[in-house]
Amino acid sequence: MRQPTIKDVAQKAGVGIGTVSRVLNDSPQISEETKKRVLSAIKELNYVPNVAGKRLSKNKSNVIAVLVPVINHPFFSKLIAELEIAADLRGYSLLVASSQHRIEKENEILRRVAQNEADGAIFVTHYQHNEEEFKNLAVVSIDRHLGKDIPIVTSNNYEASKAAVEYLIQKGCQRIAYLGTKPSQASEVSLREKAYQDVMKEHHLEPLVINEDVTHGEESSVVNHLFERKEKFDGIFVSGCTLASSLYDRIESGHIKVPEDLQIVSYDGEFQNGGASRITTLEQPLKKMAERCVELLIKLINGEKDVEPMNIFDCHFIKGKSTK
Amino acid sequence: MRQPTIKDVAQKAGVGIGTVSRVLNDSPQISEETKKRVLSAIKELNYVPNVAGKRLSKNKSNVIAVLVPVINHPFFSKLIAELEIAADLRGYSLLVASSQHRIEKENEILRRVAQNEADGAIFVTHYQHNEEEFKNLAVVSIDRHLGKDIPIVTSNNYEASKAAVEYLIQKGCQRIAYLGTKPSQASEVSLREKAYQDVMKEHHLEPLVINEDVTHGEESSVVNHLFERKEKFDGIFVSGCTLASSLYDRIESGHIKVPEDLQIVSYDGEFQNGGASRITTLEQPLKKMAERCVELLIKLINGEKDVEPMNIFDCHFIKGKSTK
DNA sequence: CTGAAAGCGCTTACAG
DNA sequence: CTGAAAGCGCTTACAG
Repeated sequence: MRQPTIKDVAQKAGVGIGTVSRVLNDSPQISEETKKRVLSAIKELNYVPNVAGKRLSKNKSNVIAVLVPVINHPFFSKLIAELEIAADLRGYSLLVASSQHRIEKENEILRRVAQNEADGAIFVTHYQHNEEEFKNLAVVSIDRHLGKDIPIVTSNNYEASKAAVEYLIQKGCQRIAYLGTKPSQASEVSLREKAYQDVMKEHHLEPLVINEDVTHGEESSVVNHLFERKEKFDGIFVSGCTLASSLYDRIESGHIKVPEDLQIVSYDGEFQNGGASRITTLEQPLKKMAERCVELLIKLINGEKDVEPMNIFDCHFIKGKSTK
Repeated sequence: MRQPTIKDVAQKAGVGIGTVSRVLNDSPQISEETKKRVLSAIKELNYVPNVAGKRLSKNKSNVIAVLVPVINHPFFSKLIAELEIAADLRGYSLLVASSQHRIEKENEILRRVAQNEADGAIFVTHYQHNEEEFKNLAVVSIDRHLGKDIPIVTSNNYEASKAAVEYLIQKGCQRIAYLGTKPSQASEVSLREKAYQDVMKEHHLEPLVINEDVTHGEESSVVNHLFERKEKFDGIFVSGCTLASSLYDRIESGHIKVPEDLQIVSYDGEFQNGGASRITTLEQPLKKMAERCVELLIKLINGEKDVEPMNIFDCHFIKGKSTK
């Protein structure tokens, strides 16, 4: 037995399908009397409206696509979680896709948006895209500059990083390393190293930078490269939570004492166990950032004009056990 | 300027819309000649087919909905990641929703599936649902018994747990505690405690069980309850990765030595940093499980009959540093 | 307040 | 091999 449609309801209630539609959508001009009849027909038939019809006629899916490099990553999964909550509050569902570091997959997601599978997309990408590809599409980007008309949501990478490195200096560090996974030039994330360099120069300290382009999941190799250098350091500014955990695990199994011999501050700390128990952290306000993403995207979808192109959120400094 | 539709393409190519549709779908009976004309019209107009039309006419969305209690959780996000990959390989997109421990939200997801927003759903739920609600819906469940016609994908909870507890005994533990977040009766996960109880009885050992119903994110309270008991124990069998990390953090900041004074085995270890660096773990083969979920669901969607109702996957035992 | 009808963008027998 | 037409399940002016 096939599912009942709006026609079946109309027939059973003895009204036109337009009337059923109006009841379904809480249209105000409907008499109590007919409304009641329609509702009871709906209940009797166990009718649920089919979204496919609605989407086609309204040319709107109420779906937001989210693209991340990988889903199984503390930062991205937290981001997705917050996006889902924010989207849900505004009546949108979340389509989640991972590029797995393949640009073709990213382009496929774009095509899906163009095909109206989603009304818009939130992008976390490491790749350079042709600006043309975003033509007429509603897209919000996290951290990365994708094109003139694509708003960015990010954190105060430069200021927060600067404060972090200065904090390490203030706590007595003389030899501070920078440990990062190299973002593209066009990413706001690259300001983290810039801030580090600037502070080091200002204090006449020699920089020691390990900033490599690695795939998510391979962070430990970056950590290894730092230690293979055999250089001395008493402080590390780390960019990214997985890199930080990886670093911490490495240290834990060694003979280095934290924070006595080595102090660490990390951009994005540990997301597990409710916060930065171990590592001193610059925490991005992900909930607010996610809400802003959704808010901006919906504005774009609705064709609004006053969409703020640059949205910078301040990190919270959270003292952990990795600094004195 | 509105997006071009199949009509525009047909007109430009001088053919009927049916022909365009056939070209789009690689229908075999199309002459090379017209195919070429249509393709060039498509390119010229920069046409992308609108999925809404296709979905309505085919009554199929090629979307799989995934429901988890929370997204931002190592186990669930890893699961989602694997589901997305498996679904993508088979031409399905993933709609992700979190119940946030609210049964109303779970029911809303069900309604969405009923509305054909998705062709089917993969459920990870802690709640009891009315079997009626799943009537005619394609649903696959992880761990939990949701109804007679709903296949389950799970791991060998009983056997793996039994082996883990016996392992602790073999390694010299005398006083072994069970630490868990209480699942419902209908979940396969409850077999973990059962296995523990059985082994303890067999070895004439006194059980010590802390198995509480907590929200994800609140696992540390369960850990606290164990320590508040002030009882002695030299071994713990933990059920669940967040509980394990929470336990481990607690221990790390104390004076207990692992594995010298206390040995730990955990069902689901750490998902970060590529595996169980710290804790000895029973690891569920999530990739295979996710693939099976998708495979079963697609069978259900296609109305196939030979759908295996119970799918049990063996855990891998991974020795970490938390046992001797 | 309500019904009949056109339309959203596709697919797919049907006929040729 | 291909076109005209009906149909998928909704929404929404339009007319009354």
